[in-house]
Amino acid sequence: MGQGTTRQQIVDAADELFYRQGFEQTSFADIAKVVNISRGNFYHHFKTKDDILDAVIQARLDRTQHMLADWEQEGATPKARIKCYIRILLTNWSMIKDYGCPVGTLCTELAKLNHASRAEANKVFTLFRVWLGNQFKWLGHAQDADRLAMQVLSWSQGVATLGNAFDDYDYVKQEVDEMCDWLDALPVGTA
Amino acid sequence: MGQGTTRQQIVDAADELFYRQGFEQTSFADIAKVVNISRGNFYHHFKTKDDILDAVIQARLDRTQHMLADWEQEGATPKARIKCYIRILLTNWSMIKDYGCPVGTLCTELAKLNHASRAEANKVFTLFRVWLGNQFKWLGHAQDADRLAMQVLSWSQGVATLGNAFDDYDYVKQEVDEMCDWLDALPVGTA
DNA sequence: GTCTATAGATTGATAGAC
DNA sequence: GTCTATCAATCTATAGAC
Repeated sequence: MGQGTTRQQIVDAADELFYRQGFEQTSFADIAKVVNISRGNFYHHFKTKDDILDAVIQARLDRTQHMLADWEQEGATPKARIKCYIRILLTNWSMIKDYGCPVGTLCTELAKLNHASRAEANKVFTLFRVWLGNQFKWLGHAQDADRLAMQVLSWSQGVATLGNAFDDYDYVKQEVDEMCDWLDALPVGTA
Repeated sequence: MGQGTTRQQIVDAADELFYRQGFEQTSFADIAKVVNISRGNFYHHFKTKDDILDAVIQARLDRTQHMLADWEQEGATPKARIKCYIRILLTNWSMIKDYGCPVGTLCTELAKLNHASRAEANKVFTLFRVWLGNQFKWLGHAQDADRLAMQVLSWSQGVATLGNAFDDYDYVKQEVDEMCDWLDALPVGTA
């Protein structure tokens, strides 16, 4: 039941539960049940629940950076790499349909709570934004790079939200195809 | 402090608090403080907290229908009416920047909770979807009406989510302009 | 229709034994 | 490093006086 140090198991369990149930809705009892420790044992590893949240956000930042680095290797061209991002809507569909986008939903929840870690959670968005922007720069869209990055980000956010609400895989598939078509049609400049 | 019957005051206060804090994060004590009644008095008007949620959703459905009917009068052409929808991103920006889109964020929260009223909350999305679809039909896009409606819906959802996360009014304004340009460029068929 | 009082459960967090 | 026991606060909900 779980691997790594107890601390790591707590972070892993919290990571998934915060995604599936939301941060506030996840109690120490919920996490303790997964990790199979007592509630009191938490406080040897973390001072407060907010500290667990910070550790979860850090884990997500690290994981995202590794994923972006992988895509950097995986895709031969900037367009191929951007499609790696677009495709996560399909790759993670089984989770998205029930729990939405893990990045967007946490940012939204922390915004409503006006939580101190809101800015830290937003950094996951920034990682994608900067990475996508770099791809568009390499495509020769130095001027519009950030605008195009935000366009891809918001497109996928909107599709995730509506795909989740209407539980409609066909719609998501269709939008992913349309995003890829839009990307293919995007002119490739010369710096 | 507030108007209408006590029941109506409860619904109004809950409506706003559910939006600003989320449904689960809002307690009877929070609502009672706004309406200025005791916690015990709630149960004369509602059996459970879920019943308050249902009343709030109904109120939002009613309000949305009235707003759509107003836009029907306000806009001379289908394109002008669709722009009424697009513009709410700017009209409600002061709220969206802090609390996100009231429709999308409730649907997302209820999805995570797997709440019984999830389908009912989604109907607000459906109201916009059908109304937008009708506008596109009247524009001569009978074949693509629903797809175009979903495109406008998801576009605005994405912009609301990212505008909220990055707290960036200029970005939202720019996207609204771009949505209007896209709409203006859309060919007007002849049924 | 509104109140006080309270039940019963759960929450985040602490203290101290082992 | 993990446990049990416990605290104080809060939660939804109920009972019953006025």
